[in-house]
Order: sequence, then structure tokens, then C-alpha cells
Amino acid sequence: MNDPSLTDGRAQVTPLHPGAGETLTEAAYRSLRNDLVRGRHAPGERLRIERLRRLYDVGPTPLREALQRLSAEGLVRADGNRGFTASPLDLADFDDLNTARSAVEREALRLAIARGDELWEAQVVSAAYLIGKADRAIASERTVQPEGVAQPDGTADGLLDHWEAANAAFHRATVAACGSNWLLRIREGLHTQCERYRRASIYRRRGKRDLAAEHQEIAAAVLERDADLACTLVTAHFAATAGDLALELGKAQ
Amino acid sequence: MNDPSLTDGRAQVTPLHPGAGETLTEAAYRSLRNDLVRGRHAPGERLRIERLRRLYDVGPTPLREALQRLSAEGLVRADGNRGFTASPLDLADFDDLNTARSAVEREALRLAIARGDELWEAQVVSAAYLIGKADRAIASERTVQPEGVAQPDGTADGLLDHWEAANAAFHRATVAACGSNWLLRIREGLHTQCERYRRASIYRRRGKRDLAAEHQEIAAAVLERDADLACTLVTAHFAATAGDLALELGKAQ
DNA sequence: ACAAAATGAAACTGGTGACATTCCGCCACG
DNA sequence: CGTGGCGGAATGTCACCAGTTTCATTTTGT
Repeated sequence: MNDPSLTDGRAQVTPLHPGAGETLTEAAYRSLRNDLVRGRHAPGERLRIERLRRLYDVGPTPLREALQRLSAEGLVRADGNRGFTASPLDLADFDDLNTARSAVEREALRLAIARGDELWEAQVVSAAYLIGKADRAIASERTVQPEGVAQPDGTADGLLDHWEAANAAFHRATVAACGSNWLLRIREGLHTQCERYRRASIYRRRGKRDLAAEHQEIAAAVLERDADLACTLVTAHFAATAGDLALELGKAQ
Repeated sequence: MNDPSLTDGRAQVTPLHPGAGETLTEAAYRSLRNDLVRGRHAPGERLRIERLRRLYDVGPTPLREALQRLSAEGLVRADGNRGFTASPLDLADFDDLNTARSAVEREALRLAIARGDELWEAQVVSAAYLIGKADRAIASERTVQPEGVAQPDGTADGLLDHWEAANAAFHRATVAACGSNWLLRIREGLHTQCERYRRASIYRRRGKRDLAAEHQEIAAAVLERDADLACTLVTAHFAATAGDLALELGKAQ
């Protein structure tokens, strides 16, 4: 069924492996989203069914359904009779995205701080510990490498993946106790969008910031139940990343 | 092609009429969403492809794709290998939904009040005028009808549709100038969800409230650029509706 | 002769229908 | 009470068709 000699060296994509009792549509959705967030499908690139069919080794039906779901989320655009396109990265859209994300995150954070219990606190502590390690790992890895190298692709990608996962987990933990599944769901979608923008940049900013310190400050404010401070810090945290990326994207354009 | 004698008197659904250069998938999406919001597919009801195929007179492919999109929005649930289901109405979920909606609406409102220009103001005035008329129409229609009648279906449905449209347009107008498409998009989705809950109730609450007054107060606060007041009013406005519906749904359960 | 518009063909998307396969739930049977 | 088919539905593939877009070519006007 699967011809291993046919892996087609050029385009690396996440292979489908549908877990038990999982639909091919769901698997295709996950793989596609993964690859879109990582930029394996370039922003603006047309996503032709026939090509995707070969890349992911599925029929057109699960692909089309997955793409429809992704278009509802905003990662893909479905235009009239012209098929699907990976959503382009746009500076104005990014700004917009950040105000929305900040707003939702703040609200969720306030609610979580108001409602969270001990278990929630413990999970924040745990996530803070992990993101702290990831922050330092990234920072030290950077000092080892010469200035402007910033591996173009593939080399230390695992580290970046790990940091992104830890970062997502940390921020998710802080708001987990907010009590509104809708807020959490929306927040998750906005986070994914932001991650896509983040990964598209070269992460040159790292030198200028002490991410570990920022994260620990946020964690401290959360654990002290200082909602105002936590919101201020998170807003600044997001805005700093946004500013750096905007700078980079702005230059590129 | 279309057999008019086959309209199948029982289940009334929105017929598909794909506008020029529009995909059948999009048309199916619109019709399905419309019918889901109006409760023409009962909450929790299984949405079997074969049945929908006959109801809407389309092939299975556009239907499945439309349902995938709707499941991303939360109007439909797609469970494993058991097909699609109209999302159930749940009291806890409704509460959750309202906190999320209030939060997003407040944020958008603040931004709009900060950024809106004259044209925006004018459109708020216009929308306020229209919702005012709709509010009074509903109120007067209610006094004409005897107490507990509340037409079960089909009779004065047009009035209700008109009110819902005007209500949506009014609240949309107040936040239109917020400048964040993401916020607007999220807000729209949450509004749709709430409308579904609203329409599921019998609208008995109307007697107890002066909706026209509430809407005009909100409009006034917005036009005076009093963000704090506007947010307070809108939050109360939503909470009142939510409370009434929760009461009704609670009784039903 | 050259640029712009019109034409035509190829490619692709969107959609249908039939069929294979897999999975779930149920019922009968041990 | 467990278990093993069994029917039906959902998922997915394939082949095929219709309508659009797109691109290259041809035609036309100056």
C-alpha cells in the first residue's frame, strides 16, 4: 500500500497516521494544520488537491473536508471556483490578530485567577517550570551559534518545536481554570494563528529579550492572584513578540 | 430536475439557491446553518446524509463539506464514525457561551468607541432606529395576542425573523468600528450561537422587559462615547436575556 | 508591425453516482 | 452474562461529467 521509495524528497509533510477509531478526515486535518502552522505550505500557496493527494497519500474526499474545516478556522482560504490557498501572512492582519488574542487572553486570565483552585495553581507551577527550561535552552543554544546564523531550516528544529509546545502549554495552563470552554476554544485558535506568524519569522529577537524572566513574572503574578498585574504583563509579553515580528515582516515586505 | 410535487410537506428547510459563481458547498452551508439556528433540525438530532440529501436536493459531497465547516463553528458535532449531530442545547454551555460573548463584545465595543468616526456614529443611529421599531412591533404584537399563546410555529415567524435581523444589525453596528476583523468574526460566531438558544425559547420574557429602552440606552451611551457605561449596559442586556432563557430552559429540563 | 482584445483549448475545480470497506450497535445464541 | 455474527450506516475510493478558470494563440484595429 505505502511505497516507501516514493517519499518524494522535496516536500516534507506530516504523514497521516489515523489513531484508532479516527477518521481519515481528522487525520488529514491534523497533518494539514500542522504543516500550515510550520510553514511547510508557504503562505499564499495554492493547495491543489491532486498534489496534496500524492503528498499525504489520501483520497480527495478527506482532503477537501479537512480543507473546509481549516478554512472555517482561517488557516486556509477557499475561493470560489479556484480551489484552496494557504492563508497569506499579512502585517495588518497580524496586528488585528494580536489585539483579538490579547483581549481574549486577558479575559480568560481574569476568570481563571478568580476561579482557579489549588490543582490549577500546581499545574501553572509545573508548566512554568517547563517553559523556564525551554526558554533557557533556546537562549543558550543561541549564544553557542554565531550571530546571524539562525539555522535556515531543519537543523535544530526540534528545539523550536519543543519551545513552542512548552510555550503553548504554559499559557494554556494559566487560563485553564477560566471555566469557559468557548473562551478556551477561541483562545486556542488565536494562539495557533499567532504561532504561524511566529514560526514564519527567524526568531532573531531572542537576543533582546529575557523570555524566561517574562514567563516567570507572569507565573508569579498569576499565583499571587494579581489579575491586573498578570493582564498587564501578558499584554506586554504578547505586544513585544508582536512588535518584533512586525519589524521583521515589515522589513521583508 | 426539481420535482415540485416532492417537496415533502413535513420537514421545511431552506432550499439551496447558489448565487452566481457560488459553490454548492457554500449554499449548503448557508442553508444548513440557517435551519440549525432556527431549530429546524432539533438539537441533538442526527443529521444523516441520505436524509439531508433528499431534503436539500444535493449530493453527499457538498453536504459533508458544509457539515465539516459547521462542526468547526460548533453548530454541528462530528463524532467519530457515527456521523453528524445537531449540537445539543445545554444550560451550562449556554452560560459559558454568554461569558465568552460578553467579554468579546465588551472589548470590541471599547475599541469601536475609541476608534469610530462620524460615519460609524451615523450607522449606529440608523441601526438603533430600526431595532427600536422592531422592538415596539414585537411588544405591541405581544399585547394583541392572549397570554400564553406564543405561536408554536410558522404563524408570525416573519416578525421574529425581522427582529432577530434588526437586533443582530444593531449590535453589529455598535462594534463595527473596532478595527479588528478577528474580533468581529469571533463575535459573529458567538452571536449566532446565542441566537440559536434564543430562538429555542418561547420568548415569553418579552413582557417583563423594555427591550426598546435597553437598546436606546446602549445606543446613547455609545454615541456619547461612554465606554464604561456602554459595556455595563451591554453586559446587563446580555445577562438579562441569558437569565430569562436559562430560567426557561431550566424548567424544560 | 505591434499592442490589445477576442477566441479556443487545456487544466482544474466542483459535483455526482456507484461501489468497497470499515465501524458501530444490536440481537440472538451459547 | 458474555460473545459472535449481522445489518446498516458512515467513510472513502474511483470513474466520470459539467462548468470555470487560465493561458496561449489568433485575430483585429490603429
